[in-house]
Amino acid sequence: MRWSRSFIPTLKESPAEAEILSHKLLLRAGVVRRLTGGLYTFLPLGLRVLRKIEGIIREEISSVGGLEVLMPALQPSEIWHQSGRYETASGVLYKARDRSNKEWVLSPTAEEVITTLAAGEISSYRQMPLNFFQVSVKFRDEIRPRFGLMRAKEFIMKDAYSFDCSDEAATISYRKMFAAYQRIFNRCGLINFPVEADTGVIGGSHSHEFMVPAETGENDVVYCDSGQYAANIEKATSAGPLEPASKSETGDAPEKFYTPGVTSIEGLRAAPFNVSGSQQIKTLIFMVKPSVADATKAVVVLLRGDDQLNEAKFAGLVGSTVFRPATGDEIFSMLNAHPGSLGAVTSTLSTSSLTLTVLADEALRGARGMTTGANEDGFHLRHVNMDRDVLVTCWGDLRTVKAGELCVSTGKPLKIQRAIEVGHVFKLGTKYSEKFNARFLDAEGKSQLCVMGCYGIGVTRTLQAIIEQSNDKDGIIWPLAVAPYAVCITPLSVVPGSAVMQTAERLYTELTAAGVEVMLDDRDDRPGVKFKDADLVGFPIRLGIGEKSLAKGEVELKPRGGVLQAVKVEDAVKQVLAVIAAKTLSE
RNA sequence: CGGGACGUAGCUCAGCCUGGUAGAGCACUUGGUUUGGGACCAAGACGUCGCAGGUUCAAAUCCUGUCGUCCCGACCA
Repeated sequence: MRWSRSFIPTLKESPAEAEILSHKLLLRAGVVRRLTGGLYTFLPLGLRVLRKIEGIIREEISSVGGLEVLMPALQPSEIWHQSGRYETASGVLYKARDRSNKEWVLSPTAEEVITTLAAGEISSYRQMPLNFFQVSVKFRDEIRPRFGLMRAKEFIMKDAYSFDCSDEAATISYRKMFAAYQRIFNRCGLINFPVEADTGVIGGSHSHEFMVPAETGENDVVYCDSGQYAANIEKATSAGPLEPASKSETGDAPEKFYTPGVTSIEGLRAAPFNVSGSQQIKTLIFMVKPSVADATKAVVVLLRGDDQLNEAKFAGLVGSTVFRPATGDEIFSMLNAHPGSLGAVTSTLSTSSLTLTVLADEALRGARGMTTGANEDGFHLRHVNMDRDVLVTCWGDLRTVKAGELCVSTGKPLKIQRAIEVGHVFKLGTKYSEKFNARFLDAEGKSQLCVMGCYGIGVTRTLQAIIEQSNDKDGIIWPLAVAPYAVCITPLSVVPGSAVMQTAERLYTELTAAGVEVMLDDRDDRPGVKFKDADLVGFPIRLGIGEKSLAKGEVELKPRGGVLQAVKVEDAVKQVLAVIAAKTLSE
């Protein structure tokens, strides 16, 4: 490709719409342009990179038996009602009506469609294992699209679905996909690692997310340096708080004391009270809708004062993602006190509030000598013993792990790292097979449910994650495997027929013939402009051709981010191929 | 959905407080000089100042509403 014939609108300055580096580089390097918030046009360079990533995905998923299909993005809302996700996923669903007022859904993912297909087509255990995948546009009504392609309303996703005749077989499918994912992200040149992920209300047995460490990521990952443990913070557990629960036993009954205006953990920690966070019980009230049919009910959550609620764990424990903090009015009508003065000590509860569901975090188990709200504004209680004074409906892990806490398996301190989620593998079980009656006859002639897995990769997000991880002050540094072109030939003068241009043309022809993708910068611009653009766009290799070096029979070979090296003209193709071979190995 | 900021040329922004003929840099067009890391000179083209009301002799500027964008939070199979 000749630069003058392509369309690469580079920018010197970053548009104001971009906040993070990778987003700025996407725009400055002419990879994408925004149509509106969360919607982007891929320009020629961007599309080439996208196709490279898709190609890697296709190869690796196919190599573990994946069969590519293409499903409709426009889906009848009935199947979403059938799966129950019309309700549970309604927040992210784009819905539309046609001329006869029938409702449609723009697909954020395709479990409903693929399971409908499987229910109709799979009838025997002999047909499995089966693994279907597609690479297609997905839609999500994001509350707040941001960071360019990272969180968009419309994006490209590879989604795959496996069907097996037993749980054991499904685990094998899962492991194959897990391994394929590792190869995919490694080939994309990404530093990445799998972490245990929250299975949420689906409650599947296995789920891993593939994470790319980056400060601009939207996930927190908890990990142990030993490499033996890594989990999304929504799922992560530890050996517990570093400071153990207070067990100081005075034998005293709970005692009310005056705390005017104190409505926070901090307030009690300060003088004159001096109650440490670990000696306090934090009381939160949530309004939970357990399922579509059920009424909303209040749930009390108890945590240690120095802990934060982990909402994903809470959702798992109550079995619903439909919940919200109770309002001040709702709380007052239940407990006769306002947030900041709440507690679950039985003696402070009215008859009606005694029936409230109380969930308590394990870190509070056996805690004594605690302080909590008295359900009376301006008062707290001290000498509270959990086992004696609080009626707990259910104990569970509800706290968010903090950096420095000890790893359950190794005993070493855990660390926390921000990361971008680029892939997710999920053992689904029979959730969808049940809803869509996807059954088969086993070897004994018995009807069984297909055991499913689902597997996603955010292709467009992966593209941006690569930029986020691979750049310098001059621009993008594309890993060879995904680069729009491997080589950029930069003749310093473009006078037709000149030795410089003739050499450039010859090398272009020879490299292309050797199977190398080449961009020839034939623009009549000053060298500085062309160097800056080549660096910004991020071609892995630049071949500079100028009069001075050509007089010595040389051209300049410069790997992006590497050292410039003079090579003989006649060796140039061979040298470029050698650099490509070396890069292919090291990436 | 709550809080905050911002909408002026393709891009980055000034002008607004204190109302009075629409600005700069970059990019673009033409000519010339340049030519090894985002050149220089000259000439030129490019705007319903987000939109709609209102106040006023007069609104980019003041007021109200509205739409959009960005940030923080909430939310997020």
